[in-house]
Amino acid sequence: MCRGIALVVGSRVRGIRFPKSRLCPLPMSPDERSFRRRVKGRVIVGVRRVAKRVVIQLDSEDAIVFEPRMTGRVLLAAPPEVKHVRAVIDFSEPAPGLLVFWSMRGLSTLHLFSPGQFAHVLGPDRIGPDALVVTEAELRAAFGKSRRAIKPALLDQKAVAGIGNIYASEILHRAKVHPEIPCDRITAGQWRRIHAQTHAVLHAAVAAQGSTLADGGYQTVEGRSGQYQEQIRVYGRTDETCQICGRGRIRRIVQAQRSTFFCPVCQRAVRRKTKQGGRMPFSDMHTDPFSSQPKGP
DNA sequence: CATATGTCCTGAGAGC
DNA sequence: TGCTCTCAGGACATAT
Repeated sequence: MCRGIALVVGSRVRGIRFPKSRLCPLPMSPDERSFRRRVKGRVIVGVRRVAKRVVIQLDSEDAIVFEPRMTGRVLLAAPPEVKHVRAVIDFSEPAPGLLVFWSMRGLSTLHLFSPGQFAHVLGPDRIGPDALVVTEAELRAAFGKSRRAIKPALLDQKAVAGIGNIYASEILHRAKVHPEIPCDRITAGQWRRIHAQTHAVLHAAVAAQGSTLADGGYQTVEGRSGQYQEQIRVYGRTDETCQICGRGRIRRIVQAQRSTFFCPVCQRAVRRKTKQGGRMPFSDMHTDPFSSQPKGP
């Protein structure tokens, strides 16, 4: 998303407007009048992502911070529905254009932060290391002693920033770790896999320009759907046969009010005892004879 | 302090 | 067909 709007760097903000709507106002600060006064005439000197926020840095040191959450979008294209447009920046110099902040539900937020406010909300003491670059040691330091289940823990932005609900399930499935295992009972080998798959899943999702599910939620800056949903193995696939082992049926459970999807075969709750030469390791399970069972209607 | 739960919002889809 | 009900999820506030 940020890469898509990077081309506005160097542009001068001519103004920002907040279309009137019967829908709820977006949570935002400061008030519209102050917002307009502080951004008008400023030059955009940078666009970057911090955790799940889009940060548009102005030459005044103020920063426009947008949290899209589930249904928010930043668009350089025409918005899908005008009634959900929350704010529009028009910029000029060198190339004129519009930057549209769109949000179907009122869950997104829009703020203009001074450096002090920014640090208070997005400083390193408020959010953890970014998931795209977190090291295995940082991952273990953030979670290793926690008694929480690993899946809701992965969503804790103060521990590690950037993992959302879809990707938490996908990471654990690929890492072959059960979502309900308490962090303090996760082995070194499991941490190594969780770390590797955190990077693999998130980098692949970025490369595929995100996930656009059946609800049509996320779209790129140009208004196109993402492609990562084609690589999703467990999220939303309740009762489907696992693509990896060909045997387990994907289960949906609820943890911390959020859906979790996993394969009970690939992601066993307890590591099996290896008595008498050991059982089949996970990586061999796709050789199971049940792998050709038909998928339910 | 560490976890857990409640809240915000709208549209899609199910069920009747 | 048209209504009501449920569900989806990030971050934060509040509760345990």
